Amino acid sequence: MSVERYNARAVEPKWQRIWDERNVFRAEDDPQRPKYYVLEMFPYPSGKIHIGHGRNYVMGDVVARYKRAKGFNVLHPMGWDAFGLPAENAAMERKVHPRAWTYENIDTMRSQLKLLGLSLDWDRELATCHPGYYAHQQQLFVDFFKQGLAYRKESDVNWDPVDQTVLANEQVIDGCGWRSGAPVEKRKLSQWFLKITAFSEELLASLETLERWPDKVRLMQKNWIGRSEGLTFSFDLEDQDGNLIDETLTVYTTRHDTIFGASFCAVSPDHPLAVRHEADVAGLAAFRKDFAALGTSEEAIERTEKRGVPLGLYARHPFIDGLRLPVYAANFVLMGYGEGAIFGCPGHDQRDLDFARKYGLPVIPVVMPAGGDAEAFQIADEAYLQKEADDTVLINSDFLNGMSVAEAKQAIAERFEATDKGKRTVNFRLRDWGVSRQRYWGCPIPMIHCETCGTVPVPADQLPVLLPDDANFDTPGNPLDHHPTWKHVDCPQCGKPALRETDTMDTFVDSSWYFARFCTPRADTPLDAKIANYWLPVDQYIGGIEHAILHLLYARFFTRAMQACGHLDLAEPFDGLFTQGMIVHETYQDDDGNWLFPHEVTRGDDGTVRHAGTGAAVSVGPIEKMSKSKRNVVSPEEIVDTYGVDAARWFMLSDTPPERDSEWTQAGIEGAWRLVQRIWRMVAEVAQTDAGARADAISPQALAVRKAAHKALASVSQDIEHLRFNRAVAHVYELANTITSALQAARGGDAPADLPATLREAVELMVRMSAPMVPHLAEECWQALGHDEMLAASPWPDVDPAMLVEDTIVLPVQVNGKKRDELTVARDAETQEIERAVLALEGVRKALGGAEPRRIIVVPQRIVNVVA
RNA sequence: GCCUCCUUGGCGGAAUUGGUAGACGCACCGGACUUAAAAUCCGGUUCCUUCGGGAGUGCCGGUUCGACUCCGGCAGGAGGCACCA
Repeated sequence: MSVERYNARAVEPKWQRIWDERNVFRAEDDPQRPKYYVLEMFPYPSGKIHIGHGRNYVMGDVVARYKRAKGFNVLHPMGWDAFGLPAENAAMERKVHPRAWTYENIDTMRSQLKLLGLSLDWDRELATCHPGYYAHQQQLFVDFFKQGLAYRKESDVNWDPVDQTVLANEQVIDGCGWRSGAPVEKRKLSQWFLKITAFSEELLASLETLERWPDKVRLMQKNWIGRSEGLTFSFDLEDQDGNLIDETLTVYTTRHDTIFGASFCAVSPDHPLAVRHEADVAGLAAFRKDFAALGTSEEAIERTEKRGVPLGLYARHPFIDGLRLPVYAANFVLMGYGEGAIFGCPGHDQRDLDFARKYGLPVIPVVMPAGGDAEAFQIADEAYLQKEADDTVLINSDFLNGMSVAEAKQAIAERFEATDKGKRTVNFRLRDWGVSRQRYWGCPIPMIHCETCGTVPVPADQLPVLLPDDANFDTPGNPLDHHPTWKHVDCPQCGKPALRETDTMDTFVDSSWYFARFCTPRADTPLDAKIANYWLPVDQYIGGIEHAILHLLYARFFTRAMQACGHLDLAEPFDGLFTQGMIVHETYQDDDGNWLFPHEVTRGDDGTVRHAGTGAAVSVGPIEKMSKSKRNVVSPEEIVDTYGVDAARWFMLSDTPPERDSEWTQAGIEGAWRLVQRIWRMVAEVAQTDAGARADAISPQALAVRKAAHKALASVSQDIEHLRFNRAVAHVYELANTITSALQAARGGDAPADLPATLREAVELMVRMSAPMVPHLAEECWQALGHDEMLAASPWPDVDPAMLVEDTIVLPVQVNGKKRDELTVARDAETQEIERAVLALEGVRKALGGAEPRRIIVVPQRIVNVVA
């Protein structure tokens, strides 16, 4: 029997057209139906996609198609994270307008995505750079401003003195601007902030409720928020001569138990005390200038030696009469955390120890391991950091002596609180979110600065604040600021000439609420609470681990902020989160070091890799994330042309667990293509065979096939529910293998009469359970099997639970933990019966060698272990 | 430096969460079909072995009738955070 090959090139566009025409993937806002919202992190339209970009969309698509079949009203939309710096760079380099560049990319990428056969509701498509989107973002910003969740303050920025622009931390390389190469300066600038810290406690606490998030992501967010419990208290200050002065020094500490080990105090160079005394302390001005030049990059901070300048002030120790602690301005104290001031306890903090050694300050140990000798306990080069209650004891600490660290903290806190000189406080590492960007291609911040009225939001009826088309990208700096007219407006309150805010928003703002906008993408308010409350939260969100902290935290914040403004009633936007791995590929370089595309090389039978055109030797480099720069990319067009998109989808889902990186290989895509052909052949064979009537009295062979089909269906369903696509794929293969063998038997002639009908049933189940993964193939097969309805709009088949249980089972039998035999028994066999039968087994008798068993452990339906 | 995770055949990986280690796929080897090749189908493939067996999930130890799975230590790798007081 010969079967025509499955022709993906013809079949796939056909079904895509049919799905499209019948609007099967359009999501209706129908609060009566149970909903399921599947979302993949929307792409930045950078140009073209490669096949590596497809993985998370395919995963989401499998879930969407499965949930649709399970009867859910599925929302599965797509959009574009379309503002951002690359568009502006393109404008500068190629003289194209950022808008033109962006929309052209969107068009390209949309048609590429459509090749993948995704079950998307394209009617809800949105782009964040479209005024229909960012108008509402501006409205949200104004709402936040009115709620006190958006505010302006001075803050440090990385300033590129050549390009006259603010740089993001990632744009600072070795302390220099990435474009200009000029040393970056730390500068104070008025910037807009969103008050994420208003929700620090909530954002931390409700991480616990996000049970369908990876632990790893929750932990990363927890560390990022960085809650710590400590004590804030004030020192009285005296001058050189011991006179009390009219200033106090407030510090924050988590180690108040070590107060008796304090030997100095330190403030940030930016601390008001240091600023105030800049003029009258020798060397302080120069020290502060050095500090400002340091930049904000991590390496700069890490490499820097701990240094300080004494301010000529002394803090009075709160519990030791007459003890004066010198106060320094020190470069390792951050103004942005706690009070910007600390007391230094060199015995129990490494930075303090380094500092004390450098400046010859006393090092007094006040905590030591429990049971140690207090006299002999010394601190050398390493501070003693242990603070677990059971292992430690306080020494050299007056009324704290003998206490554990926890007890001492308690005692100190109570003393301070009794006299109102200090109180227990909670601090967070999390800072407010600076959203100001001095760029053109972003959402304009809808604010107006008026000399009389101050900062005034743009009234709702004047939104959106549109970007001007005629910006100039040739001069450095912010094009909006340079624009001759754009920023000049009348104050909406007093009508006098005023200035528009020329900052645009961080693009992370755009992506902080798009998932909510998808519920009502054309509404004339940012959200429609009723509909948003129906669709949200997103039931399954899928994206890269690189967004584990910022994007996901900002979106969580935004949802709370939108809730506070009455736009929806929801605190957590993403019920389930999945972080998928990347697609990686070998890299190739020729002798001159030029990167080669995979399609430019061929691999010989001996494994050597050569240039496909010239035959020159090619060196194979490491397997890396697909990227344009290393050219290790495969285009979706070439794969779809050669193998069809179902083969590509199947391959992306096979083998590697979805959260891990997966290597794209020629052999892999060919293997997937073979499976597609194999299913098609099976379907063709079954479709051509007269199945005959379905027999009720089913033969053992047919029963085995039916059981295999239902077991596979049960497994595949569970695997898709849990996003274990690699296992779902394996279970389909397993069933395919069973069917292949049975087909062979059926061809033999002496097969039971009910086998063909059962085989047809099994093949149909196989097709249906594969449909979410290889949807075009499944539709074509389903039609070939004589069905009229579309699988894309058909319910998921039911598992027959009776097919999942076996009447007799095979128990492995161990002797002393080693498998020696097997026992076939009824599923519900009595333990005693099993024990007796086991001892009669030859493998067991041999292994025992005549010895008496001491014990027999029977784990029902699992295993038997005979202990001799 | 701190925190987290990972380590199973030639390769990707599976193992019902303490119960037959290696499902399924790739690659490779053999066979069938073919004049031949491709395609397809069938069989084999953890290692050692004196063919009886023995060893085996990074390494060392522990708990258990039984450990890839739990506990302690070590090694290697990946990721996150990083003067956060």
